[in-house]
Amino acid sequence: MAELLAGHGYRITGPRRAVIDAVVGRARPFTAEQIVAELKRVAPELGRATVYRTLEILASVDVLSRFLRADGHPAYIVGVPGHRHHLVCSDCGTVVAFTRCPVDDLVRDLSRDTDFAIQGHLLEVFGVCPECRDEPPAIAPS
Amino acid sequence: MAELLAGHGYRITGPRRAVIDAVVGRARPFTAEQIVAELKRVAPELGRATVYRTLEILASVDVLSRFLRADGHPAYIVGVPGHRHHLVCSDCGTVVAFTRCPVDDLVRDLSRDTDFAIQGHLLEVFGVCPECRDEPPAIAPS
DNA sequence: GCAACAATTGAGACAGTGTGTCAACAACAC
DNA sequence: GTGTTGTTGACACACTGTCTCAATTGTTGC
Repeated sequence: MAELLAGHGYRITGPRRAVIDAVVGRARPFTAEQIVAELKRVAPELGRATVYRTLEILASVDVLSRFLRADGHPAYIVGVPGHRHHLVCSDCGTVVAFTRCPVDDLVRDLSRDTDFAIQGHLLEVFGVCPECRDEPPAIAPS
Repeated sequence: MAELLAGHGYRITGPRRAVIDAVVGRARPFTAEQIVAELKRVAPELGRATVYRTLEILASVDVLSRFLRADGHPAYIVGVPGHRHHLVCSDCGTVVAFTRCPVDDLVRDLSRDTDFAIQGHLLEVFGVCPECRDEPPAIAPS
């Protein structure tokens, strides 16, 4: 991952390694602030801005991808570069990426009907994953 | 619009009227902060929290609908209740709502393939409207 | 019209998620 | 080892809200 940064002309620094270490191997999505909090424990001198900047860089080189959670807050997940969308579990945060994009046809039609020059779109699907669905809720419904 | 509020058991108050006045008749989307700024001029005593609360109430009774702009920030637009999506001009902010939702098929397939219990989705399309496209940019490209 | 009640308000503190600045530092090329 | 320049950490600031709480106001019943 570090080499990938170097390949893009970014320097390999201690703080960046720390962020990469904190991020690599995560299957679940995470927010920038989660990484900040975690690194505060192992490397208290590491600044908040550095974490934000590094995550941004990692996303820009497609090591991470950024997406919106159900509450509208941004989060990151390792991998899944390219044109993908996400199916996000509202309960545990598990993300399933999918490449099938049903918007293409729609975009063509919208473009024709409205004469807009379509630039992009945002599609996120929210639901509850099988694990969370099977688990009984912490507080039993009355 | 005020009667609609009353119909839902909300009181018709001065501040709420002011917010409704500021909002009604707008064809373009607006952010809560825009309304706050505008009302600051005509009714400086009106609080920020009140504007946020009132917009939220108006959205809850389907007088407004809330959506995300291209930059991820929330905005409101008058009307368009129900299941709609938005095509947003990244330049002037014009919104075109559309009801056609290509996600239904996808949701069914995703649900089958991933075993998620799909709850909802977020779809916004971004582009440049014909007016903005025809206008020469303020700073000529070099 | 008036009083009582409860909803609503305004002010301001606080939170989450970033961005911008700037002097000090450190990675890298030589 | 040195010089250059990208990077860092600290911190201020911005935006978009949410929350609290005493004061105010709309509404209802008389």
